[in-house]
Parts: sequence; structure tokens; C-alpha cells
Amino acid sequence: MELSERKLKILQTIIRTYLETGEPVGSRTISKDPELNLSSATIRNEMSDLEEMGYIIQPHTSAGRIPTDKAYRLYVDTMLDDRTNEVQNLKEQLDEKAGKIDVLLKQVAKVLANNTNYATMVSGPRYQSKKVKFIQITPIDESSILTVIVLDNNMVKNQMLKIDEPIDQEMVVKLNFILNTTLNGLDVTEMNLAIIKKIKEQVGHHTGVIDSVLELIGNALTEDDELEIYTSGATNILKYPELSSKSETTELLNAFEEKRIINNWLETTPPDSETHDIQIYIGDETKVDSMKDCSMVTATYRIQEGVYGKIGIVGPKRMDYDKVVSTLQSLMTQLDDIFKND
Amino acid sequence: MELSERKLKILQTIIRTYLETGEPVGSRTISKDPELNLSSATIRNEMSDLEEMGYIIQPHTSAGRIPTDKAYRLYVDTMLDDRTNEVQNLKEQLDEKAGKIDVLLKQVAKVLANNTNYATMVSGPRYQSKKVKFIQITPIDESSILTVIVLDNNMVKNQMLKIDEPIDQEMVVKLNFILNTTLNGLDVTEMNLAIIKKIKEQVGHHTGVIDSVLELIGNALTEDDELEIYTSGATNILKYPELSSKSETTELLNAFEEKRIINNWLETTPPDSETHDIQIYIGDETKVDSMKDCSMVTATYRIQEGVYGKIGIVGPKRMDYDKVVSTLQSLMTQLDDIFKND
DNA sequence: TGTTAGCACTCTATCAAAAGGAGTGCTAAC
DNA sequence: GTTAGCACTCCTTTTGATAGAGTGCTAACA
Repeated sequence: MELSERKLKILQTIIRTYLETGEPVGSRTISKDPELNLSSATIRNEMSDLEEMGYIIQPHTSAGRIPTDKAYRLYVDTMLDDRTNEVQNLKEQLDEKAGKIDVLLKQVAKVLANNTNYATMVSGPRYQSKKVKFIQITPIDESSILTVIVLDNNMVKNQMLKIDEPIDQEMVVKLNFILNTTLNGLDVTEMNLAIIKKIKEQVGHHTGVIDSVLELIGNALTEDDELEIYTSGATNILKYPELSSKSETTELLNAFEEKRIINNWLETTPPDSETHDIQIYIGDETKVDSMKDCSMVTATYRIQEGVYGKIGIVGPKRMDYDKVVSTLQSLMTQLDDIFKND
Repeated sequence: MELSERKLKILQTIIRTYLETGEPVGSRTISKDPELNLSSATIRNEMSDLEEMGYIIQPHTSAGRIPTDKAYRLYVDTMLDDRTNEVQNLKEQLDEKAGKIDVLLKQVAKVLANNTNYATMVSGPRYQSKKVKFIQITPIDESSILTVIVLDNNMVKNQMLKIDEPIDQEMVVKLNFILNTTLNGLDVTEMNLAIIKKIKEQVGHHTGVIDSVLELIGNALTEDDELEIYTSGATNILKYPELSSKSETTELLNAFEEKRIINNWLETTPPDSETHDIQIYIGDETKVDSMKDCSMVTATYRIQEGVYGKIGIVGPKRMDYDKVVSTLQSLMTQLDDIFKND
């Protein structure tokens, strides 16, 4: 059977109505639509076909129909309105003074949650292949030195280090010089035993300190960027009756609290290589069990080449896809602006 | 009327039973207690008295009795068992390698939530009256310098700074020398205009850079320590039927997500000056509206004099106070150990 | 041939009444 | 002072009846 124009229209109406109400949609409701002008009986015939084709199902005999994942998929793929974006200026809601990127992202999550009434999560930017740009160790007092490492993406890591024997000023200068000349521009794979041996030979003693410093550098380069995930509005999920009753919802809320799970999700999902920036996952497509009754819309933002992060919105399947997509799109361009000005 | 020994015993049994089951407790249930060996009729008389005295209430005629806040108060004040602490070694559950304090505290929250099945929150340590211990600026490339500030509590702050004109090496050494000699040991109130003027006179030019650096220092000293709150197990709250149905619970979950609210709470609650380290708030005593059906147990940890943070557990009123208090107590001593070894 | 009206049927949601259960308060006896 | 017994209350659960919504099918219509 083929999806006739009319079937499509009816399906669209069913989906739209269901998105609004969350209740199964019956043939009479549809028949009232002035655009179609068909009797409920005709609609019933068509609905019967649509059901056979797997686009809608009845929760039970004598209930209206509700869209299946397949229908949602069709809807978001082909029926989304290019509606005129009268989305509020999100930028205004972002505190312009937010100098630090983490504060900004936290705000993004919050603004999105407030605007959409769904749960949102934002992952911090992930830097790939980090290299050492600058190293400096500085004695602070007799028993501790401060190690500062600047990476090529201008991230700065620092840590205090306890030492057993004091290091004199001259030694510090020598150490800094050797470390910088030897390690500058290397990534973690290039710091092999040969190089380490070379450093130790040049310095002569204080090998314990060198080991500690090298360990710090290793951590700085491999560290998981502290899996920074900002979430907001997780409790919005409880606003949708079809979700709030489910047992999976507790699990889902948990996932939002234990950001690690979400992090995994973002990790395993490839940076949707230059396809389209906005991706929609419906039900099982999310591959997350506790989200099987939810939909998820994600967008990828890019700060520079290779530096990207994700923004995700989780809600019921009957999500207002139109609004979510356009809000996200608008937000992405505004973020672009902000990053470009930096 | 006075609380006789027997009344106390009966009340205790009622509370214990209710803590376990969450269901109203009837006279028959109590009469089965081998320790009391009284008929249900006798119990009924006593219960009637207890009700009159405000320790228990009936949710409706012909239901069992449930303890009031007053009864809980009495219970935690006088009846808590000094039960032999067979609490698991929490320390083992804390990853010893957790070098950084924020990782440690995050773990503390999680371990507590897992052990108690309640929601937990941990506030990061708050440092009072911070002073400058060490300042260093370092040129990274032509247009940026790195500023590192070490505070007297050994916290390290750093930030990149864009500059218009390059600074030569000699100038950097001079700047560092002047900044350190002038500002070392000062807190934010002591950095007045006179001192700033003195610095600028000594350096001669580059006043723009100095302004920026001083601003950073100011921020580092006054910054709100990023109101670090770690929460865990918020969804545990949903495990208790008497809470999960309430509308306040969504609000409470929200409070856990928006950590700010909790932060406020911790802020306004004084660092319970050397009283007892563990405090119990029942119902309205929490002063938080969304917690009026909950109880909260908090403990204060101290890293050094004047450096403290709080650990809190939120659960239903029928919380296992015994366990929570002893777990917290055990955790506090173990944290003490960890901090002392530092 | 596509559309529609009509009707029987199914299932759910809702309400009221009934039954069962738990618990109390009171009284009288021990 | 304690307890057994009983009437009473109120909640919870079950049951049955009813109304409503929606469907599928058939027959009539254009």
C-alpha cells in the first residue's frame, strides 16, 4: 500500500493532535478538521490502513490511535514546518558577562530547559590531540612546588607537588628550560622512554621530582576533560503524565544526576560528521534503555576545528519537534556568534 | 500527664515500627511485642494518652497511629541507640587516589547515598579570609600572558590574559618581583589605592597589564568559591511512597538539581559553632518548604580552623536515624583522618 | 468506485454500593 | 490496673452497572 496524499494529511493531523493532547486520537476528532472535510467513517477506513502500515496503533480496542515511532520518524523527516522563527532572542537571556565557557554552557542548559520545558544537557567542549605548549615549575615554599602546564588549546592545568628536599633557584631555571625545550609541542604518545631518559640525564638528579612532573603532564594530556556535563530541568520530565508514571523515569532522572551515563552516550555517538547539525532520536533510536519512551534532539556546536560539544534535549515522544528544532537552530547560530567574537 | 516508663517504651515501639513499615501502627501490632507483653486494650489506653500529649496522631478514625514531629524529636534526642558501629569501612569505598578534594567530596556524596538510600549533598570547603601567597605572570606568546595566583590556603587560580604590546623578559622578572614583594600576605581589604599607586610607580609603564592582573587577584580573593555542591541519590527520594506522590517532591528534586537553593540553605545555617557536629532537622525545622515532609541530618567537617563544609542527608521523616547518624559519625572521623594525612 | 450513515460491539473510565478489615473507645468483669 | 468483648467508624477493595468513546462492518448513496 502507498501513502497517499490524503493518508499523509490524516497522519499529520493525528500526530499534531497527539503532540498537543497526549491522548489517543479518534476518527471523529480528525473528521472535524476543516482542511480535510471527511466523515469519521472515511477517516476510520484510512486509519485502518495506516494502522496496517505501522504508522499508528491502538492502545486497546476502542481507543483512538496514537502514532508509532515510525510515524514520528516520518514526521520529523518530512513534515516539519519551516516555520518562521519567532524564537525569542536567547542571546539576551545569556548573561553576556559570562566570561568562562563553563558558566556559559551552564546557562545554555538552563535557558533551553526554561524555553522548551524539557530536560536538557550540554557537554563541554572536547579537545582532541592535546599538546604541551608551556611548562613551568615554581617553588612555593620549602616542601612544595607548583607545576603549571599550558596546553596548545590554551587550557591551563596546575597542581601543587610535595617535595622531600628543597630545590635551589638555579636548578629550577635549568629544569624549566630542559622541560620546555624537550617537551614543547609533543602529545602524550610522543613522550616515550627515550625522551624521559634524555631529560633525566640532562638534569642529573632530582629524578623524583621529574617523575612527578611527568606524571602530571601525562594526566593533563589524557585527562578526560573532567566529563563536564551540565544539565537542567530534569524534573521537567515529570510534567508529562505518560512518563511520570513509568518506572523508567526514575532511572532516567538518575541518569541525569549521574552525568556519567549521559557522557557515555555522547561519547559513543560520533560527532555526526558534517551531516546535519541537528539529530533526532526517537524511542529506541536513543539506544538508551531508560529513554525508550522518550525522544532526544541533539545539536553539535563547534568552537574551532576539532573542538566540539553537544547540546541535547530529552522529552516525551510527543515532543514539540518544531519548536525544539528551531530553538536549537537559533541557539546554535547565536553560540557561533559568541565564539567568533572571542 | 507524665511520660511514664511504659509510655516511653510504647512510643518507641510505635516509632520503630513506623520507621520500618511506613504504615500507621495499630494497638494489636504493639501488643505482640514480647518485651511489653500487654494486651491491645491496655496499649489502646496508653496510646490514647500519647495522642493527647501530642506524640502520635491518627490519620483518620480507625487507623493506626503515626508519630508526630514531636515524637521524632524526642526519639532522636533521647532514644537513639548507641549501637555498636558495624558501619562498613567507608574509607575503603573512597578511592584513595582521589587527590583532588572535589573528586573526594563527590565520592563522599555518592558513597553516602548508596549506603543510606537517601539523598545526599556535600558542600565544598569554604575558605574565609584568603590572602595572596604567590603571584607569577609568564609570557606565553606575543599576545598573551599567563597569570598564576596561589592563595594562602594553597588554592591555585590561573587565567590567560590578552595583552596589546609584548613584554620583554626583564620586565616580567621585575613585575613578578614587585607584585610579590608588595602584595604577599595581603587580603583583599588591604589592597588599597595607595598600594596600587605604589606598584604602578615602581613598574613605570605597562599599567594596563597591572590593572588586569590586580583585577584577577581581586576576583581570586573574593570569588564565591564557585558554590560547589555535590549531590547524589536525589532519586532515592522517590523510593518512599509517602514522598513520591507529593507535589513538593518535584520541587525538592528540583532543589537538588538547582544546587543554588541548597547552597542558600547551607549558607544561612550557621556553622553550628562548636556544638555537636551532627544536627537533625525534622519537618518544618528544616525551614525549607519543599522539605516539610522530610527530615534532614547534617554534619560539619573541618579541614582546618575556619575551613569547613557540610554534609547533609535528606530523607523521609521515618528515616533510619540510627543508621544515618552513625554512618555520618563514622564518615566524619574517616574524613578527619584523610585530611590529617595531607 | 469512493464516500457516508447506521448499527452492533468492545473496551475503558467512573461511580455507587457492598463487603471486608483494621482499629478504636467504651464498658464490665477480673 | 488489666483485659475481654462488643459496637462503631472509617478505609480499602471488590463488584456491578452505566455512560462514553471509538471501532469495524455493512448497506446505501452519488
